[in-house]
Amino acid sequence: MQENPYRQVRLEKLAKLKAMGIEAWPAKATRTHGLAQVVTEFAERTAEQLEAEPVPLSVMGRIIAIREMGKSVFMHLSENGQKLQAYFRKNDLDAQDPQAWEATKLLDLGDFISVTGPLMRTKTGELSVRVQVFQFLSKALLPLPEKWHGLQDKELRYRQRYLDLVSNPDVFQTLQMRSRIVACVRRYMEGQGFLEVETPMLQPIPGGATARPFITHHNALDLPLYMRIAPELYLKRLIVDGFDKVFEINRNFRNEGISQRHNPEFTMLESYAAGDDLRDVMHLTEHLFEEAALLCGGVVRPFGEQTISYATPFRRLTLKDAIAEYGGIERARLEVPTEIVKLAREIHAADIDKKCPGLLLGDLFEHFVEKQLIQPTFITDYPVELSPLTKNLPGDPAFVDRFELFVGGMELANAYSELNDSVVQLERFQAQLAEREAGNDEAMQLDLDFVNALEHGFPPTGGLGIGIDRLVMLMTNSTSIRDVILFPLMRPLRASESANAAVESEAEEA
RNA sequence: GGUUCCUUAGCUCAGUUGGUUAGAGCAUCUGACUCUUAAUCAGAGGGUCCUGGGUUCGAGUCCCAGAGGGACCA
Repeated sequence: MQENPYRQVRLEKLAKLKAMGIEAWPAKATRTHGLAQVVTEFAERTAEQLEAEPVPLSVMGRIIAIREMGKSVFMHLSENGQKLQAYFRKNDLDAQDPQAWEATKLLDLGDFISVTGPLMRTKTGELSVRVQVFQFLSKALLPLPEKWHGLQDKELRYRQRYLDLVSNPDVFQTLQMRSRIVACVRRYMEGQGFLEVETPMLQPIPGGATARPFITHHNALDLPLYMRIAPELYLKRLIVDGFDKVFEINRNFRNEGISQRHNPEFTMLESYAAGDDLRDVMHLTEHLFEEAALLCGGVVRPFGEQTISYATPFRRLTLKDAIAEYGGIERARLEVPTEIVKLAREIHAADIDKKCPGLLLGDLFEHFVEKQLIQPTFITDYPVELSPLTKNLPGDPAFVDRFELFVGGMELANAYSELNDSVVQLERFQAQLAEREAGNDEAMQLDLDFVNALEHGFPPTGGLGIGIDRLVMLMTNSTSIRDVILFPLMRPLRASESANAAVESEAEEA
């Protein structure tokens, strides 16, 4: 590490602490209360009440502000996004320990300490701990980012999230809210009678979605394995097994580009309910969104420049109707394959000659509609070519009983009346296989064991997938997925690569 | 993948048409101050101007290449 003057100064302070016999990194903190607990529990207590009925306590926190006033010092301690003031007075400290006042000079921004003493209110009314004794918990050797502007550089914020979270309270709030939303979703699903399960992330055949997987390898079995792109085929096997309602909230991995809406690993909720069809899943989905919005403060939420209402029911629109409406296209043209090709040429869709009309409808939808669906909208009636795992619409072999939910111009959810006819499923897989051979490496692979499972009987089932990261983006008004992921993927810096290489070569020598 | 913008002190940012020794605030250090709130006051130190080439008497600034990142588009 490069020698940094801040670090030098703090190492010298550390040496002084040692000389005074003070442990800079003790094993356990003295504390009776959490900092946030103190802030809320004693919020109403007046200065007089605190004087008449003293509340002695110990709290720990990181020092985020120091204001020195000669023989007294004010500091703000922070924990869990909350802050509390500590008031150090030379006389108070001297009464307990003659060297304590000297030790306060060795405190720096960023240090963790615990303070012990009675609660008080300052003359401006701020709740504070009047410190009698304090304990070093961790001496910070490096300085915190700027106290007023925080850490602004997006690259540094994502690379060094610990600094981002320390110096930007809104980031802390957002990421804390993410955890609350996930907990809320979990509660909601359990309340609807779903059982949470965990299915393999390492899969010999990556299935359940059209996407490129990450490839890995199991040494002992000498077996190529894939990080899952979806849990779908395993969760459906559970329905065959006799579970009636299951869900999973966990990571999927897709080997694709990174954007404001895409991270290579992302969190999905998937659920399957035996006996249900797409109408039931819509109902489940819109109420889940409403529930999450209520948790975050109300059914009407801001998102960027927009205001989005999650009041149920959400709008329902077929794929073709949506293209006609938002593209200003005569509805009848979408029933004629040659007209669809003509429209696809107008928007310069890729590989038109290789695509069937169903796939081109998908292109038209992306071009004309997707970005404009700001208010929650269920798009239904998808072409079968886009949906190999979905049941056909009654009497229509070309379209399937599927919806995708769009909010804020993004795809948020995807749901099917699941295909439970094993014969048709095998045909669909074979069609995908042909696509693969034609060079589409995102087309699905054949999972014969899955087909075999279906052949043992698979009841009608409503299946759902919700992108949790995007849900959190909407609920916390974050326009980049990276703002709702604690540690988004970043390309490693060259310097750190060579540092790692050095460490590895040392390890090899040893 | 395409277009475009950004990278200057630990952090947040200035930096004129290419011109002497690259500035400010916060932070740090020294001193003053026993109820402060971005505390205040006085002083000091701190730079691989992202990297590598080039143009020029002279480059943080102009040109080329590269790295990382942001935004928009696909």
